[in-house]
Amino acid sequence: MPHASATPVQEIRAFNRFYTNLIGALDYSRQLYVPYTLTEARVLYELNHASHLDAADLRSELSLDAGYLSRLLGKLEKAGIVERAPSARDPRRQRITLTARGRETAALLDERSSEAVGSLLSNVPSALRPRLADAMRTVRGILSGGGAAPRPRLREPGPGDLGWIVQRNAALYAAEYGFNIDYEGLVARIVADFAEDHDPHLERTWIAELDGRPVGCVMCVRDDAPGTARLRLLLVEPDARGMGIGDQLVGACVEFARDVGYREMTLWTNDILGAARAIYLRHGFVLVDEKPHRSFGVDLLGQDWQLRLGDTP
Amino acid sequence: MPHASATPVQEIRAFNRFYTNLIGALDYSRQLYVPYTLTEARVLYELNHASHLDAADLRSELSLDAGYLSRLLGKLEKAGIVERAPSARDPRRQRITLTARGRETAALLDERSSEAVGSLLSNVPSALRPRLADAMRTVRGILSGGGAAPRPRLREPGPGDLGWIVQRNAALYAAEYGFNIDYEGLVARIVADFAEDHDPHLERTWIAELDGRPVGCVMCVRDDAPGTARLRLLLVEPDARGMGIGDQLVGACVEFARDVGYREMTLWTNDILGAARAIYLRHGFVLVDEKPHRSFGVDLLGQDWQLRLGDTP
DNA sequence: GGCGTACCGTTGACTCAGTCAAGGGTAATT
DNA sequence: AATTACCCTTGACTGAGTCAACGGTACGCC
Repeated sequence: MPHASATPVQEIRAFNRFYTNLIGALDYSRQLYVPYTLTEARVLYELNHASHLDAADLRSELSLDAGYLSRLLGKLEKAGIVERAPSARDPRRQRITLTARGRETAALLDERSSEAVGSLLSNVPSALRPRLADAMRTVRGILSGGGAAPRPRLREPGPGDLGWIVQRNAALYAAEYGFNIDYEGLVARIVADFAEDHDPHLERTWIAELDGRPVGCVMCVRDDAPGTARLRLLLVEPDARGMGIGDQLVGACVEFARDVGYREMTLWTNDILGAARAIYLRHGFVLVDEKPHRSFGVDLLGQDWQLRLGDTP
Repeated sequence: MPHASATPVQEIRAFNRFYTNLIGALDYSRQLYVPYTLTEARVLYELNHASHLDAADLRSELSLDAGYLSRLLGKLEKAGIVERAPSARDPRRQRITLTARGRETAALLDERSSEAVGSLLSNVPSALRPRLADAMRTVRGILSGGGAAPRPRLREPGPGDLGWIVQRNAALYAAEYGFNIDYEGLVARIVADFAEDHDPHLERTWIAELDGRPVGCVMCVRDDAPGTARLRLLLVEPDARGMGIGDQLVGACVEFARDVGYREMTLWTNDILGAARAIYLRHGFVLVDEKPHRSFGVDLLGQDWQLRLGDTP
């Protein structure tokens, strides 16, 4: 039912409406919290997953009114679910602990909630469940501000990653520069050559991964000229740029080439790829040749770059 | 911050907690609805996006208490925001219409809400916004039960789709049957050949699309034998199986081959691909040869299938 | 035609989650 | 020592939402 064309704002608002309805239905239809209230359940959840907190923590965490929380805790205490004691460090504060009975009820509520979600999930074909969980993780990750800038890491390609290289190269350069299907063919050919026959000691591909998602790649293969390595297919996803991933990839590539004994590294690129040029420069490549050509349906200025590997051992 | 390892149920619950907090903060911090209530705002929204509804519709749509809604509408009527009139078709029902003034206030609330979402979004790097919207659409689409089973449609590949074919073939067959990188190379080679040089009148590729996402593919190319077409790379995503997409793809392929004058169609597959075999059988292919081989790191039983295209004109 | 059932909206009575403001106590800052 | 700021509590209140009873009309069935 959701339409494909919408601005992010519209999409988010539609999602909000949808989700308020859903949560309402989920909470209400089954009596999820009886004999407690939603807020009490939230408090119990927090307590159960942090063993002991100060009342002030609860207040700020769940953004509750101080008076409301005070009364609420009083009620829970009378029911034998929590215990209140002045904090050791600051007598103004109050340390809240779940009693054994409190942990029981928290577990009960937990289970009920899991059940409700489970029955919601039972209407979802099991093949779609991983996609659902994945999408939710994405939303949460993005909206909670990515939390502490995850580090990208490099790894060797797994099944499908070479295909990913083809897909992203083709899609991005088509979108950004209007490259046609010839480019996709070229990349597929390079990747096929690599997959079918490469010397793992002298040729290698790296995938840059961020949050478990591939966001970049580079390949190092033998060049026709003896003692020379060729860097190919450097790519970083637009939404992962500016994090030094390109540098990391080229760095790994150059280091590898030097380690395994290449004396020189070469690469071919086009002048329109400005960000890439900056990276090559930073790693010591020098422009040795430049000539115009028409490829992939557009007019381009091709460039050959070189890096001597012996110089800085 | 979200962890990668969690069951769908855990993931959904975490998401629910997260999103209730978020919505709470969003609604409350800015005074989104004053001088109306959340429920009134929801009612106004519904009315504004459907021009006129019966009260009963509102009740079921937003799952409101009848008495509550009645009073609520009374208040809105007194404020000159809605008009109530008995429905023409059924005097029991009540038709609710927004007045001009009502449309104004609805627009105002709308704008405020958009603003709030916009300011939320301003904390999200713009490169991530499309991904966010996308993930939300996915969640909504999956949870709302796909609403009226969207029809898959076939189209020609766009930029990146050939790469997608490589990626999914490699990833799926690696996961399901343990195929190694040789298979990815083979697919990349096939795709490269197609991209670099194919006769659009005699060779074609189809992508099956569902909800704007590619979920399947097939390719028709010329075979070495004269007058013969070869079907290759048939694939349907696991979560889109059982919807007849494979049939649709093979059907398109066969029809195309027949239309452009091939007299025969052939294909090579392996016996472990049971679902595919059923599809080929349904389209009239017959098994003409079978021989064991070792490829892609596993022992397989290869099969040649054929279909005469002249028979059923 | 008439009866029972079911849905429509209205109204009264109520509950109870959540808010606001005032106040007493201690910590931190000066 | 005084000011400020935070902690919790308590009283008083609001108002969103619920429940039950009721009069009215449609619809199915004999």
